[in-house]
Amino acid sequence: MNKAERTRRFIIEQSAPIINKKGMAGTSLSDIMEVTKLAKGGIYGNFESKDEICSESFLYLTETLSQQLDRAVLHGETAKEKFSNLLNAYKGIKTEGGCPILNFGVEADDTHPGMKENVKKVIRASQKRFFDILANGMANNEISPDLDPKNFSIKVFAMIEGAILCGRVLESNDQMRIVLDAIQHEFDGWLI
Amino acid sequence: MNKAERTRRFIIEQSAPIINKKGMAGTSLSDIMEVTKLAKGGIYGNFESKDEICSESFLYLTETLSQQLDRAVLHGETAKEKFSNLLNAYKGIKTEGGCPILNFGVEADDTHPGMKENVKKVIRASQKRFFDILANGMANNEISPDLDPKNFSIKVFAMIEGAILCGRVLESNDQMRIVLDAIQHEFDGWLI
DNA sequence: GCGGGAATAGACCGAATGGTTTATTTTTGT
DNA sequence: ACAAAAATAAACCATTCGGTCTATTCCCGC
Repeated sequence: MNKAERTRRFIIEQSAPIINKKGMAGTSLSDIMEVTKLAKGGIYGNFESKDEICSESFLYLTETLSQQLDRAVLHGETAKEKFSNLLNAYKGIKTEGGCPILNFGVEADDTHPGMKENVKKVIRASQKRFFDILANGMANNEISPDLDPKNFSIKVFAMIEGAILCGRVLESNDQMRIVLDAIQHEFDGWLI
Repeated sequence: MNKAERTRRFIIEQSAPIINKKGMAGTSLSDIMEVTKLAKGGIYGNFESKDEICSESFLYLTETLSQQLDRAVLHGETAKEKFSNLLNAYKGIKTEGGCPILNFGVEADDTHPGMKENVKKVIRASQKRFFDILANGMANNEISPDLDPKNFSIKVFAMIEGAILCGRVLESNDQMRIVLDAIQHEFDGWLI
């Protein structure tokens, strides 16, 4: 990793959390200059626009998160284990500023078509992570064939994102705990 | 309603949808001037800051929505009817720019403590709307006493908000339909 | 219909915005 | 060790930001 690549990465690592917190429109170049301790030239030598920094930040945040979640899944052997591990991983995650899917998705939906496509992919991938565990578990006769894995994945993902929103606004983890417990309970009901 | 009150209301009615779409930071005074066809003086003669316009817009949007939802509930006689009506109302709602709880909540959580308090109240009220139907239904022996109305309300609300997010980003109503059907089905299972 | 107060347009303000350029310093491959 | 290339700081740019102020216009009670 040469200097250029290292600096780019450094800028993203420093900027991503504040963009995630304050939003794309709410984060100014001077915010980024302050957090990186770099002058404007140092930033624009490595990125061609603030938009590019925002896109890269979103990618960085979601990749980091995906790795954590994927690792949790891999630690499980059976579908039951994988699903529980994934749920626990969601509980454990503490990204500064909350879920980037939520933050960037809400800001992008009406105004940033390119970013919206990025978020779209990450939502699909997140739902697929649940779906794959369920479909696999059904193929292995761990899970009842009566479960609709697609609909269940969608429900679970929606509930988690909604719980993240409520948790952030209400400043409490109670709602997330309640929601994750309910999901776990419903999942257990489908086990054979 | 005198001229001043009418103009204030007019400004809010026109501004609220674009603030809901583009966000508070993303909406500029010139956006508001353009949509109201008013000059800067005309706006600042009626509001003392952009922040005040944002707050009033949020209140206006959520009050409008609340009225729709409350009306749907009132049209039902039994808990079953009320709950179904409420769910259908959520399906029918087509606020320009999506759910203001989601939009303002996500933007406010790290940066606008006052607005966060507003959103907090609206979330609590939204969950209470579900809770009251359920608690009442249980008191009337329409719903099984084994249901936990608080947890169920929280789950339902989280699922709906998550589905709104997914629907907006994925540009499809499928996820909302799936989620609402699942909620309805689960609710039916608790009926006596 | 007229007089007075409220409401509005638009010029104006300083600060901050995203972005460019240039001169200087650091890295890098040899 | 050195020259070329890359990376950086900082001055600079036009534009836009939220907000103020004053002169005019509009509306309403009489």
